[in-house]
Amino acid sequence: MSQQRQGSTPGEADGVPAFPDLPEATIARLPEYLRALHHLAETGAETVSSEGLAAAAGVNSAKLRKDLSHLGSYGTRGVGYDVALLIDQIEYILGLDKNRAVCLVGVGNLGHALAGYAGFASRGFRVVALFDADPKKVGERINGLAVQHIDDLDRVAAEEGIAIGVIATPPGSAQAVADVLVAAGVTSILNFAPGVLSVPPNVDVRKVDLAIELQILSFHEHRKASLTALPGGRSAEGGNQEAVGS
Amino acid sequence: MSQQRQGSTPGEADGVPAFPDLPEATIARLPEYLRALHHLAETGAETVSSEGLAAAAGVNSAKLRKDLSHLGSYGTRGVGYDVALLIDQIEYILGLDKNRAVCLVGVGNLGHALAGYAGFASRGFRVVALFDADPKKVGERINGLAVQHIDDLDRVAAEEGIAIGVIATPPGSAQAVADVLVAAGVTSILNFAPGVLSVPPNVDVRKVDLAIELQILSFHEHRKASLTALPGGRSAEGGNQEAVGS
DNA sequence: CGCGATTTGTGCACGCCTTCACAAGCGCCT
DNA sequence: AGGCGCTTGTGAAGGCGTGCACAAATCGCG
Repeated sequence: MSQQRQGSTPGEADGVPAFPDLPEATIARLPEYLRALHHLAETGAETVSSEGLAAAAGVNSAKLRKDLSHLGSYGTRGVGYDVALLIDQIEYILGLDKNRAVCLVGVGNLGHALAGYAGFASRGFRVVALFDADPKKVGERINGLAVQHIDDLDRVAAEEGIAIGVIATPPGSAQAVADVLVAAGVTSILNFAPGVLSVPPNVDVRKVDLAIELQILSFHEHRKASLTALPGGRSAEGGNQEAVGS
Repeated sequence: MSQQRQGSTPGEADGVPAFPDLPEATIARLPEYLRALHHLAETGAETVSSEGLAAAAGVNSAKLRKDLSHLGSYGTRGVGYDVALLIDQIEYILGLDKNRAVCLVGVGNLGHALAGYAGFASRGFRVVALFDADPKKVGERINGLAVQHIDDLDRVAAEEGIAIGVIATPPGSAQAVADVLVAAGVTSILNFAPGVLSVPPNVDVRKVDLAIELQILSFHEHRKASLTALPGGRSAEGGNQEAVGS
């Protein structure tokens, strides 16, 4: 099974993708593996063991092997995984070979930062359009990109083939923006505004709430303080270093 | 400061905190409940049913009831939950009644935005110090707060009683910053830099990687595209609207 | 050519989380 | 006072994810 090292992009010949039914937990870890692999590739490594890659990604090696086994065996027993091959494989699975177009709505405090965030471009995403509802912001150039009015979103999204939208507006506007995005054909939304978005079932929403992350940390602070106040205060074995993704 | 536990707030009357051993999954949802409750309180509601609150928070009502049952029964059968009481209870559990001091390291693109993010202050966190390693940035005022050099972190953290740190530096500096934070007594870190941080076991780390969120969405885009290409193209039952905390 | 060292891939068991379904409790109305 | 409808709290079942432990596979070396 491992012999079929098809040099071409690890896809399928014809129209049958036979898309692997990956567990969500695995999907959430693939980007982390990918980052670690890129780092390894830069250092010149050609192969990695599951142990090595697991350490670089901050996970258990058994978990890593099981994750990778889900997307087809691309390792060699006794040797490890081919770094370049695995990168191609994961990037294909994640659909990063498409250089996906992303639009961002809401050029406020956070939106500004996101528009200039280098981490997007370096990992296969192009921010191709910025929108805002405030006429005073329309025309402003950020990182070489002009802010457009949200009324133009529908047209621009069609022109550029945008399928992913990022919402960085105040909470009150988020649902309205989501509706506009959905109407424009966007099927994946990354939402930075607090609150729950209501969208059709075929649209995926991921939410990042910065305050929630702090609140979770606050809980652990509270817990640790309670424990150390107690006589039997163990030094907090609780799971630290947990990634945030699902 | 004042890590002393006080049993006066909603907690039990006697001296034993008996800190509820909440499941991680529950903890991650409490902030969302809290936000929904605040919203309800603003609209004047005095009580909520589990059904209503669950809808507002975007979860299953059974899950919400079980979550709330873990922190002691504060509902009334046949009526629902007292909004104000529940807010107090959750804020106590999360330790938000302490108005926790937070410091932020790395005043770049993202750090700038985080320093000005209103959502922190409005939810019980005070950003009391900003740090950067770049001397050119030291002294710059953001939102009325002056950027200090990271060499002063140790002293300032002690003075202000900072237990939570936010890392918004480039990836290459993240580990070094984490070491400084830990040495200064910080026990909770929110890390926005890609990569794995290595910290002592008593320090909690949560990671937010914006690019990873997009990559996960990209996967679902890829999957949806593959499915629609298939004859039996189901209309994506996949879990949408999933919060990122988990 | 065979053997040992090494590493992957996976069967299995365990624990956590989710979800259903329902008994217990509460208030209101008659 | 009693009954009725509504809502919470929870026992139980099922599913998912994790981690262990080991068989299978591969390479290098004598």
